[in-house]
Amino acid sequence: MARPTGSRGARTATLSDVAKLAGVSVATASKALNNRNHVHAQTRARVLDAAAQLSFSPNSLARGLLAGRSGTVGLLTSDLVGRFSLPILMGAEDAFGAGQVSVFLCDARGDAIRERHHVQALVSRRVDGLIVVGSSTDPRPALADAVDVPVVYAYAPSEDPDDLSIVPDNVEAGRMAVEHLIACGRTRIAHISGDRDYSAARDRVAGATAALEEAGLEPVGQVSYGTWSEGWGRAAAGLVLDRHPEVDAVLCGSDQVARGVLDTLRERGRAVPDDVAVMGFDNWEVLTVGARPQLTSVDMNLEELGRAAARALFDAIDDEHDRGVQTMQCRIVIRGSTAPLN
Amino acid sequence: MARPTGSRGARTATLSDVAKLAGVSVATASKALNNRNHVHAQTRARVLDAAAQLSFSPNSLARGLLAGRSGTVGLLTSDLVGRFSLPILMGAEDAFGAGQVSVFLCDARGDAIRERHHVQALVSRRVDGLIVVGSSTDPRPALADAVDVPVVYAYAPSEDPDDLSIVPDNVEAGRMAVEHLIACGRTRIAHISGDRDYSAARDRVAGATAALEEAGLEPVGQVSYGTWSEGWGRAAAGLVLDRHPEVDAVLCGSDQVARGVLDTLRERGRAVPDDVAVMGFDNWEVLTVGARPQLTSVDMNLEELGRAAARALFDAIDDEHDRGVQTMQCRIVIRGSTAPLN
DNA sequence: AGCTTGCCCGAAAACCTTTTCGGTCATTTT
DNA sequence: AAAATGACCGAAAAGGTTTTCGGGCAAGCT
Repeated sequence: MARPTGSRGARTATLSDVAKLAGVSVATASKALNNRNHVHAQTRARVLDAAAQLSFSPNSLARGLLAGRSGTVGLLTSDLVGRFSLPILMGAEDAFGAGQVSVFLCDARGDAIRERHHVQALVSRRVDGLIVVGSSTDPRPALADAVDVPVVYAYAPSEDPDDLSIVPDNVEAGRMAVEHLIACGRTRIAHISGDRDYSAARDRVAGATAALEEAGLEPVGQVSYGTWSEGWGRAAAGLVLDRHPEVDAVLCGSDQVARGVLDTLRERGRAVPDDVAVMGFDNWEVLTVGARPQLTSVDMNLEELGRAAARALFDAIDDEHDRGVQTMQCRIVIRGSTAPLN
Repeated sequence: MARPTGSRGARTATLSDVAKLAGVSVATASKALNNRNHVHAQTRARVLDAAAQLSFSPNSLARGLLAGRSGTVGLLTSDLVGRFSLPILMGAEDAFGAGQVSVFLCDARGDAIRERHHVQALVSRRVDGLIVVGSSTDPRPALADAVDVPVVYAYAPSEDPDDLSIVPDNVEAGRMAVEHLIACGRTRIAHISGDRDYSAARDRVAGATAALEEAGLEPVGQVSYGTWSEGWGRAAAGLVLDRHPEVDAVLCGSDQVARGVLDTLRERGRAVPDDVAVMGFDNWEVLTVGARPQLTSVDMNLEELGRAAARALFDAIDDEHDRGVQTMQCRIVIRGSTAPLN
C-alpha cells in the first residue's frame, strides 16, 4: 500500500513541526508558505525547505474552520447513470480550477429522504455551495429553506422562481434542429419524440413546430410521443412510413429513438441520408458514433452548463446572486445521417 | 434562493449558541446532542429543542480536526464517461452508509499532473482513504508514496503487488459466458473480442478458450481482435459468416461489438437467437435493452465491486489491511439474444 | 549620540467541537 | 446530624491554521 513503512504511527507533519525544523515560529512559517510579505527571502527559503523535507500538507480542515469557508461544494444528483451529472461535474471542476475547490458528489437516487440526508451531511461539512442536478428537465422542488448556502440548480430548474436555475434551451434546440434539416433541403419532416410527460420532449416539439411554421412547411403527420427507447423509435418509424411515405427527414426525441428509426428505415430499404435524413438528441456518443450512418445529434453542452453553474455558484458565494431560470445554447453535431440533398 | 432572507450576515448557529439558548454549558450541550450519558433527560430535551430552533448543524470541520479523521474519502478516477466509476461510487456510498462518509469525486482525465494535483488536494483535506478507479483493467502506476492514507485500487489493479486491488474476474467471466452458450446447446462458437491491447480482452479470451477446451469443443475460427466498437462488430461478423457459415453462437468482447454483430446477422438473414446466439459484455443497459432481440451480457457487478472496495477501505482505515489483487465474480444477465436450441 | 523609520519575527487569539476531570448539590446511610 | 454516595453539570484543553498586533533590531537622519 502507498503508506510508507512504519508511518502508521507517525502522525502527519504539522505547521509547528515545519516551524521547529526551520527554526522559526508558526506564524512566520505560515506567512512564508502562503507568500505573505514581511518575511525575509532567506527565512522563507528555510521554511519551504523544511516543509518539503517533511512533505508538509496544510490541514484544510483547520484552515476551513478558521476561514469560515471550506473550499468544497456539493453536487447533488438524482441521475443514476451520470449521463447528465458527470459532464456537469467536469465543467464545475474546470471552472473552480483544479485543486482549489473539491466536489462532493452525492446521488440521492430519486429518494427525497436520501436527498435530505445528503443535504444535511453537506451542510454539516460546511460546503460553500451546492449544485443540484435533476434527472430530467422538469422543475423539481427546491431544497429546504434551512440550507443557508447558495444553491444553483442545473439541468432541472427549481420550482421556486427565486432560485437560480441553469437549463438547456430545449425550445431553441428544437428550432435549430429543424432549421438544420431545412438547410439540408428537407421539406417533409416528421417528428418522433419521446415521453410526453417530459418537458424536454414538449419544449423541443414546440421549438421544432415553430421553426416549421416560420419556414412555411407543413409538419408530416402528428408529432408521435412515446418513450425514450429504441423500440419506440422502430415502431413509430414504421407508422410514419406507412402513413407518410413521402417523408424525407425524421427528427427524433433522443438518440435512442433515432437508433430505432435508423433500424426501421434500413429494413424498409430507405437510404439514410439520401432518402431520409435522421437527427437525434443528446449526442450520446456511444449511440451516435456507433450508428450507421453516424448520427447527427443535438448536444446540450452539458459541460459548458456545468461550468456556467460553477461560475454562478462562485458569484453567489461572495457577492449577491442572480435569480430565475437561465438557458444555455445547444449545438448541433453534424454527422453522416443528415446531408444536403443533391 | 434557498438562503432565507436576511440570513446573509447571520452566521450559522454554533454549539455555544445552542448552549446559551438552552441555558447550559457547551459541554453539556455537546453531550446531550451526542447521546452521551450523565445528562438529565430534561436538560437533554431543552438542548435538543434549542438545537432544532436554531437549526443547528454541527461543524464537521471542527469535529474532524479534533478527531483526526474527516469522515470523507476520495474517489479518484480517469474514467471519462463514468461508465465504471459511477456504479463504484454508488456501491461505496452504500457501504459507508448514507451521510456517515462523504465522497470527493475527482476526475484526472488520464492526466498524471492533474492526478497529482487532485491527490494533493485530497490529502490536504485529510480524507480518511482513497479509492482509485482505473479506466481499463490494465494495471496502473501506484500513487506516490507520500500518500499516507489507505488506498484501494478498483477495476484497474495497481502495479505494486503490495497494494490492495479489487478487479472483476474477467477470466472467469469468459469461462462463464462460454458455459452459458454451451448450456444453450451451442457448439460452434465464434469469439469476436475487442482491443487486444486491453488485458480485459485477453483475459476474457483466455477464460473462454479454456472453457471451450474443457468442453471438448473446437473454437470456430481464430479469436478476432479489433476495437470496442459497433463498426468492428459489424465487420468482424461479416468475416466470420463468410468463413464459417456453420457458426451458431458469437461471444463478443463488449456490448458495442455485440450490437454490430446483431446488425450484420440481421442483414445476412440469420435469426437471433434461433440460428445464432449472441452474447455481449459489460451489460450497458442502453445498449443491451435497446437491442433487438435484447442482448444477453456479462455484468461485472461494479456496484458490488464498489461496495467491496469501500469495505476494504474501511478495514484499512482502522485495522491493518489486505494486500494483493482480489477478484470479484461477474454474473450473466440473460436476455433474448441467447436461448436454448429446440 | 539620540531619535525615528522600517523591516522581520513571535506571541496569542480565534475558529468550533469533544472529552476529561473536577466540582456542586441532593439524597441516602450510619 | 454528619458523612458518603451518586447524579449531573461546567471549566478547560486540545486539534492546526491564519491573522493581528506588538516588540526587537538595524539602518538612516539630525
